Amino acid sequence: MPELPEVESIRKQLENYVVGHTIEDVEINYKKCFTGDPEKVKGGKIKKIRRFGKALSIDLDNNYSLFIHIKMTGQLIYRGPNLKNPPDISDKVKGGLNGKHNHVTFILDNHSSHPSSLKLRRTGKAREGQGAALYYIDYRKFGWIKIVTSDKIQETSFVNKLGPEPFKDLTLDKFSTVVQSTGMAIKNVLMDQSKIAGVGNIYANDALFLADIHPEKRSNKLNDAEVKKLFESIEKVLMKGLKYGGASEVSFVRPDGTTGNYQSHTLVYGKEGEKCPNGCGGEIKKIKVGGRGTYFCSECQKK
DNA sequence: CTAGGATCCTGTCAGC
DNA sequence: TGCTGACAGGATCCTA
Repeated sequence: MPELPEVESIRKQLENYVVGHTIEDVEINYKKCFTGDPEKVKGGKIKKIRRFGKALSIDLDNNYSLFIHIKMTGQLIYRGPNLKNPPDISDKVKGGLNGKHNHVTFILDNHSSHPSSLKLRRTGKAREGQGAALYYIDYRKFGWIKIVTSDKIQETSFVNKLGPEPFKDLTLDKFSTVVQSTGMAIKNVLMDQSKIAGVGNIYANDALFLADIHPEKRSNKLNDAEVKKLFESIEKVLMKGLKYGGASEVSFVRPDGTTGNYQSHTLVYGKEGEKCPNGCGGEIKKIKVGGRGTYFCSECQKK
């Protein structure tokens, strides 16, 4: 599901495609996912894209931001003149760009004055020379978009509660403190956004496998060597995720419509019944930890 | 403090 | 073939 690497790859593409555009109009088809007055972002020019854990903010030049969490099936897709030959996304975007799962469309400024361009955008055919738009699509409707004041994002309840984030402020020392502070199952600690930001199910499974730690091992029972190894493993799997542009597990696509590739490189995630990649001869098992599907090698990962 | 369940939602898939 | 029910899952909230 979209975790740090997936959301970061979306962030990078948005930097590339939508920064510099002005939001001309906002079409909301599903009100429940949208909080705030859309009038406040109309006329705003996009200047920066930030990421907070698994959430994104699209910052405008009028001190308003679109604060977005795509949860597991949300998609942000760009169509416009600076994207040549977008790939076919019909199998990834259920119902198409303007189908029943399109909840919000941000009409961007390119060539917008041309009368034909509005029609083209409405039919999902915005492309080179015919207008630009950013589509928000989410067939499970868990994701959300909120309009917030740019300099108050830190104070939102979401960002407020986020723990330190790998590659940012999560040092080995901080990680060690977090891990030692609770007796929860270690996998649940990794996935708890208030303890560590950005890690979700796929990378938690793979990091624990790489560190040879059982997902249900009590967090505060890890020794120093295990803590260090796990810390390094988290960075390794996240790096790998970033390198492959994320994992297109269910419906993850990047704004240009391309998919990530980490799903072909997972270590244990989604591999129930397969042989352990360590070559130990064991088989990958699937259990539930904290209500979430959990994959591990019972030979390599002991409690 | 921790565990577990319910909630939100819909496509997918197993079972009959 | 067609229906029904279970399931998945990020974050949050509630109860035990």
